[in-house]
Amino acid sequence: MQLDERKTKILQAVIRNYLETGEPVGSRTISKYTDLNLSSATIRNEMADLEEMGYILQPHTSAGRIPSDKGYRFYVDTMMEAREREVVEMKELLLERQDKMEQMLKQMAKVLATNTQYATMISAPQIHHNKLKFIQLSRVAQGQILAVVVGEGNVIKNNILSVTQELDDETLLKLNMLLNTHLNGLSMEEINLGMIAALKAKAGIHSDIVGEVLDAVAETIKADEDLEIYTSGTNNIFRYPELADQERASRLISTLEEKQQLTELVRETFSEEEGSGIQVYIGDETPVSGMKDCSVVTATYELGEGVKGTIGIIGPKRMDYDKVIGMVRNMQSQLEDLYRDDK
Amino acid sequence: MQLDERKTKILQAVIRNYLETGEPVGSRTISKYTDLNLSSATIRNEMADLEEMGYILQPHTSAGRIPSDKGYRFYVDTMMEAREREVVEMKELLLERQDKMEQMLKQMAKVLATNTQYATMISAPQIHHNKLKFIQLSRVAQGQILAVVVGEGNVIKNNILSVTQELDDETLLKLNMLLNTHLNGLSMEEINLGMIAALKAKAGIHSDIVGEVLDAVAETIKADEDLEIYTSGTNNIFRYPELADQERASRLISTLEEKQQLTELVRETFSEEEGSGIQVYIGDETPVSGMKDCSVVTATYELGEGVKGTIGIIGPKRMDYDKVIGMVRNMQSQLEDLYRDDK
DNA sequence: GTTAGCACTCAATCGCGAGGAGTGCTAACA
DNA sequence: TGTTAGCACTCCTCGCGATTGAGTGCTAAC
Repeated sequence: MQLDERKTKILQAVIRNYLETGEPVGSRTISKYTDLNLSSATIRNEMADLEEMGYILQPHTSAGRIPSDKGYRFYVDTMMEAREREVVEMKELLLERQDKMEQMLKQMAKVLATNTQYATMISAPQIHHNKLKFIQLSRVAQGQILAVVVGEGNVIKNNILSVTQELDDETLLKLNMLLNTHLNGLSMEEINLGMIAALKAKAGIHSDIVGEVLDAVAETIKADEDLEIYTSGTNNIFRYPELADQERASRLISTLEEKQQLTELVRETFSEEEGSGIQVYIGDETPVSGMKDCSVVTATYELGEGVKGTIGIIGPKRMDYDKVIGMVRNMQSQLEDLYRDDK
Repeated sequence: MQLDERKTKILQAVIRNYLETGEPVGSRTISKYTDLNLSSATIRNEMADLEEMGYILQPHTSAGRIPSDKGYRFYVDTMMEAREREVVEMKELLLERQDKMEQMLKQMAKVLATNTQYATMISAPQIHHNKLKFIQLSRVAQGQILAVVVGEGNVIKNNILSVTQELDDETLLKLNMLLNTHLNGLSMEEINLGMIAALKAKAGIHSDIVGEVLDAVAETIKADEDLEIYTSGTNNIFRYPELADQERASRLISTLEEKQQLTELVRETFSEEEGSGIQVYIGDETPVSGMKDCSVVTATYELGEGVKGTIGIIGPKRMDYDKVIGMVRNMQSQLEDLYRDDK
């Protein structure tokens, strides 16, 4: 059987209605709700077909129909077109941005959460494939060296390392020059063993310091592996009865708290290469088990090559996909514009 | 009426029993539970007294008694003695500590949460009254200067500032020396207008740069005003039915998510100067409205003068105060020891 | 092909009564 | 005078059956 135009309309009506109310929707409702001018009986026939085709389902025999995952998927696919709205408020909020990327991301998560009424997450740009821009060693105290590493996109990492051997200012200066001239513009992966050996050789008697510094650099980078993720609007899940029962809510909240699990989600979105960078996971499709009962909309934003992060919105399956996709796309371009202006 | 020894024993028995079960406790239970060898009738008389005195209350006429806030308060006060336990696991977890304060604090929050089964929060040390230890300016790109500010306790802050005027290496070096020689060891408050004017004068033609840098320093410090707070174990609240209903849970979770509100809690604990630095807020006593139905145990840890943070545990009123206070005290001394060793 | 009508299904809701935990009070006892 | 056994009473909890009502599938008529 094929989805003719009428079936499509009815399906959309069912889904849209369910999105609004969260209740199973019956044939009578559709009959009045749409402009099809069909009686409830006709709708019933069509709905029986749609159910057979797997787009909708009944929680129990004498209830209305609710969309199945397949139904949601259809809805999302047929609706994945551009949308421009709610730009204003965001622009405004972005104007009072801080230079601190972190603060800004937190604020973005919040804006998204209050606007969508869903839970949101946003990951800080990953430095992983990032290029080194600048390294600076300074002595802050006896035996303590401060190492500052700056990457493409001004991602800054600090590290304090203890050294056994005292360094005078001149040596420190030389080391700084050595490190910068040799490492600048390299990505983390390009700093391999041969490189390290060469550097150590050039450092002469301070080779062990170089070793320590490079370790610190590596550690600095690695510390970023379990990347920063900010969440907001967690409590929004209580707005949706189908997620708010104790068991589900508890699971979801701990999932959102465990950044480890969200990392999984971020990785997944990175791996899926697609035009717009927007992904929609419905129910079981999501890579994170704690979100089986939800839908997740993610977008990848890219600030420079290899420097990218993820925006995610987590809500009930009956989320307002249309709006959410619009918002997420918006946020994505905001972030990218912001970076370009900054540059 | 006075709390004689027998009443005290009965009150403690009631509270302890309620802590375990979460159910109102009746006279019969107490009669068997304690070693007082009194019949349930006698206990009933005593319980009636205790209720009249406000230590316990009945949810409804034919139910057992549960502790009132006053009852909890009494219990906590009579029990506020040292306790040493669960040191082992923490020690172990602390061994694999990172230099990154942030990572460590997050981990601590987690350890506390899994150990206590309550929600936990921990605030990063406040830099507010902190002394400057080191300032470093470096040029990272055309027109971009990286300012790194290190405070007592190795609290590091970065800031990238755009400058209109190009600086050569020598000038930068001079500026660095100037800033460090004049500002080191000063607290944020001590850098006043006169100071700034003097510095600008000495910087000569680069006075505007100095201005920008000091602005950046100020901003850097101010960004820390809404201080970092890490939470963990939020979903633990679902373990306690009296907190797990939708309304309460939602409120609590958003309170825990809104760091702003937790900041309030931190400030409160700072203002209450007390010997051990441990505070117990029961029910309405807490300064954060979202936690009216909970009890909150907080401890202040101090790493250096003016550099202090807060550990907090949020749970039901029937929390195991004994254990929690032990844990918190423990964590407090761990943190302080850790810092001393590090120094 | 569409629709009206009807019998049927089944979750949700309500009312009600039994059960039971716990109390307060009284009277008897040591 | 303090303690205790006994009893009537309260009131929450739980389970059960009846009721309700939304929604369906099917059939027959248009």
